[in-house]
Amino acid sequence: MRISEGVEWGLHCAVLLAVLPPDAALPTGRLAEYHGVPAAYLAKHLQAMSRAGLLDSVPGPRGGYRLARLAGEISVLDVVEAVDGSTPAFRCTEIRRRGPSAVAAREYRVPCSIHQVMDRADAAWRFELAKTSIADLVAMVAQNASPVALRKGAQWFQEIFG
Amino acid sequence: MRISEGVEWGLHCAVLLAVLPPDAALPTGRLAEYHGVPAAYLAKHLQAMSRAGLLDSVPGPRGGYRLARLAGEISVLDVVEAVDGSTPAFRCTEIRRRGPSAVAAREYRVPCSIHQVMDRADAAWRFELAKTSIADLVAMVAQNASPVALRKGAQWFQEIFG
DNA sequence: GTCCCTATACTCGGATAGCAAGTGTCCGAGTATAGGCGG
DNA sequence: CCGCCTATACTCGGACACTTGCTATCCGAGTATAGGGAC
Repeated sequence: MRISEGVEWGLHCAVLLAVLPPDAALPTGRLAEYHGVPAAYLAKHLQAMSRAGLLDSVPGPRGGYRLARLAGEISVLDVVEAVDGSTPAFRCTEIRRRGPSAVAAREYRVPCSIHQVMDRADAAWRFELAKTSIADLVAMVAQNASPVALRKGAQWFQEIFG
Repeated sequence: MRISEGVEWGLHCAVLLAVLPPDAALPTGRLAEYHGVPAAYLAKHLQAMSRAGLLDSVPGPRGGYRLARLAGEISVLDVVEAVDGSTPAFRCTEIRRRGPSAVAAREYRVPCSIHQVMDRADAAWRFELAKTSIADLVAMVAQNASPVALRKGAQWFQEIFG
């Protein structure tokens, strides 16, 4: 099992967009430059987040992406599902219905026991991710990150927006 | 994100092996026949479970696999990690250390905030899976499954072990 | 000086190759069994 | 009749192709801007 690398990028971008000046936008190239990742590929994930309604896209010069909602109204789970898809990690293929112990379809009223357990774990995972918002992440970064790094980030913003 | 299909097979096999007569073993071919899956590929996953110490393999005629521990002492998580690997689903590539806001390595004392959140969710997922044992699954199946299917399963056993 | 128009340059968006990992399969090494042989 | 030996057949174990999906990249459609010209 493995989570797409784009999820990490999407979350970092969301955090950066959350501290943007109001009504400002940041294009793909800038976001890629800040995070040191290939712009062409990052674009793919930003488009996915835009399609999911997490980001608003602004075309033309001075355009780019910005958060579509308040940072407190976007959960980590939202980003994960936008980039990585929302299909559950475990998919029951109903193998209990095959082989010598198979019976008529109407006999299978309750879901497969294994399916139930996996779904419960999946729900716990999603619940944890839904608890944290992008605003929470911003607060965590502000508290945990090195002051030097924060100042360098602020300086980078200054150079762009003047 | 996606869990290997072999995990489902491994869990179903573990449940079947849990209701085996003591000191009996079931070969790959029989397990594949019962679940209606290709034997050659199932073998791969059974080997992984054997390597992980969950199954004991018995070579030669009348050989096969059997549980290496009591069914109550094997968790669903054990099987998942044996088949699918135990590396966390999310892997932080430390992109915060790249780009214009990068600072000296010693400045990064605490883990990346995003990494923390993802790890917390991963732990919740693993915790849920660790709570349930193969014995629990057996109990769930015994209670939920159709009586007809259970009888057909018992009959299948009868034909093999006489 | 002000307004309008046009050309420009920059943005997103989707369609297109490359690669790693999961999926599926095969054959060889090793062993308990069953049958035959000798005592 | 009993014990031993040998050949057999069945098992696991790891090495070898194939397919799906993630990774990476490019070029085209659309738009706000900036500059120039007319009034």
